[in-house]
Amino acid sequence: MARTLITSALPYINGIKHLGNLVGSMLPADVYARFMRARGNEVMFICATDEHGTPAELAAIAAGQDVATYCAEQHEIQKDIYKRFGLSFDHFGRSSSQQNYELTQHFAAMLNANGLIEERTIQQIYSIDDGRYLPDRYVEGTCPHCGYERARGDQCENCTKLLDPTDLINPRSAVSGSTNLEVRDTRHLFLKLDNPEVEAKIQSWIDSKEKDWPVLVTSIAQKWLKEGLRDRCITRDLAWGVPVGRPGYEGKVYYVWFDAPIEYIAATKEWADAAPEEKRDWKRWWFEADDVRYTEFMAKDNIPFHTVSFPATIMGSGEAWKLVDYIKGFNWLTWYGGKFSTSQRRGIFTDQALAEFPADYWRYVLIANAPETDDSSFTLEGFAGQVNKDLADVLGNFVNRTLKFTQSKFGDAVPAGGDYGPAEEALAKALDERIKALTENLEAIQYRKALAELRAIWVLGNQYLADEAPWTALKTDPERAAAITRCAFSLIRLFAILSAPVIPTLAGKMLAALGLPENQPWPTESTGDLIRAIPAGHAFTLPDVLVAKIDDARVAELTEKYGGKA
RNA sequence: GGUGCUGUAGCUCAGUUGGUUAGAGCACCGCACUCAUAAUGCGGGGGUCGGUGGUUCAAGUCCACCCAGCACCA
Repeated sequence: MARTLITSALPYINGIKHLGNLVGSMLPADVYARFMRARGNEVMFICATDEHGTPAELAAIAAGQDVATYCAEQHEIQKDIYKRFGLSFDHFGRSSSQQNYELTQHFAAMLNANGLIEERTIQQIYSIDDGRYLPDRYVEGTCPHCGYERARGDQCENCTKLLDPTDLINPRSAVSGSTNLEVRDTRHLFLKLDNPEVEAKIQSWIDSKEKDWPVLVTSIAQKWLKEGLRDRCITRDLAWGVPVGRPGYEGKVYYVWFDAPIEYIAATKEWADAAPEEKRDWKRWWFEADDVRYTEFMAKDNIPFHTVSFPATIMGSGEAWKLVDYIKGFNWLTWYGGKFSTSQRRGIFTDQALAEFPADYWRYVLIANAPETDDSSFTLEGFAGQVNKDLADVLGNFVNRTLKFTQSKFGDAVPAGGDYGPAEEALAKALDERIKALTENLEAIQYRKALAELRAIWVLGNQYLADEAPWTALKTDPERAAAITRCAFSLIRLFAILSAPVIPTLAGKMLAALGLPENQPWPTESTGDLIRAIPAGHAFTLPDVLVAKIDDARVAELTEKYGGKA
């Protein structure tokens, strides 16, 4: 039994995420985790909230809370939403955990011991009234190039010129508006990436992945390498974070981008510590774990950190920590071709989505249109169309017609009598090919293709019923009608198993109608046996409508509510 | 300004290392069926593959330039 380690990029603590964040890492990671578990692999699926950094501190201030309380609350809110989306994390941790403090400090100590950390003095803007240092983007002022009065310290969004905070005319704090600012010298730690040895290591590692990782991932990594790595400042003048803990660094913490990926490991330790009586071994997933296959899921903005910075940390430790084996990167999901925008009320957030429709509707449509090769457009019309056609008409109605027909003609149990013939043989053969393709696409994490196969498999069920027409056979050959019905029941079970990674709740309902438990193993036996899985006499119940359709009026209402096109 | 990605039927997208009449789903039209959430099945119409110019016996598929959109970087 192979061991599979899966991590999803960590959602930032600051606010509820929208559908684009969900489909960019957590949801596809979940589909993969569920698939791998069904195949009998031992799976460790890890995610967490990314809690450190200035945005969290400022959001806490805006909410009138201290940052620790704010983060604790927001963590619970996000955790609950993901649970309701059916995300099957083995552990959903927090980057502010004690475990992460310890591991982050451990990695920093190892990097330091290996000569990869350097102290430097840099200049930072300090806001006397706010009592804090201000990162570049939190200093505002007038742009020296275009005169725009609300230019940020890192860039003027009016003329797009890049700036230094010291370039701004009449600089002020974006936090309080205070103009009582001064430039101070402050000491910081830098991770030495601009170093031939480190670069060569990363380069050859990326080169070795060139042929099997997605182009999106390797091209971004290669671009960074080509431009030459730069030393990165890994500490900040903030109170909220992992303390640097060396003399002269009181009140300083590690930069959020240094500690966040380490939380993948730390969250696994959190998982172990959560159940001491079970004596869980977190380290076997991460240390000297050559038999583990580790896959990371993330959107494209996270790729540089996972292909360069974090691997440099791992490699630089000189210890046998696990490096990623495969990175699945995603492009952006767009809202009618544009950006999701909170301020302009365009797009749907994860909590709103769940208030409107069951999680599986979103899971299906999002995965079927996952932005794998390019940015992908989400529209309410497309969403409703796919739910209605694929989930309601093709899958839901197949289950419904089979169960209703059987109940009205044969009663509450699967009928006996009759035999399978050429039609079932042909069906089994067609299923064989489709299941093989589906399995291969899921293994390769090619979701658009996988879902096209899944849908084609559902269609085979309807084709079979239309061709064999048990309602007609019933009049002349009731035994044959019984055999066709039995086969259809086995198809319901099979469809549920094959669909479960994507739509676990619907799959569970289908299995429940047949009195079967959830979490059935992925099929390995021949399809000939699969279509005989439900024997005569097997009891069943008729569930409510599996998938309710979304009518045009509802689409119009949602368009109004969430800001569709125009 | 630099770099990268993208531009294929009304819509959303597939198109292996260049090779028979360019594919799928939706939408549309027609037919069949009636077990079913008017659901399903079958068939059909529809594209000079962003533009121009090259390489080649042969290009959506390689090269150059141009146009458009998006992203990242300086």
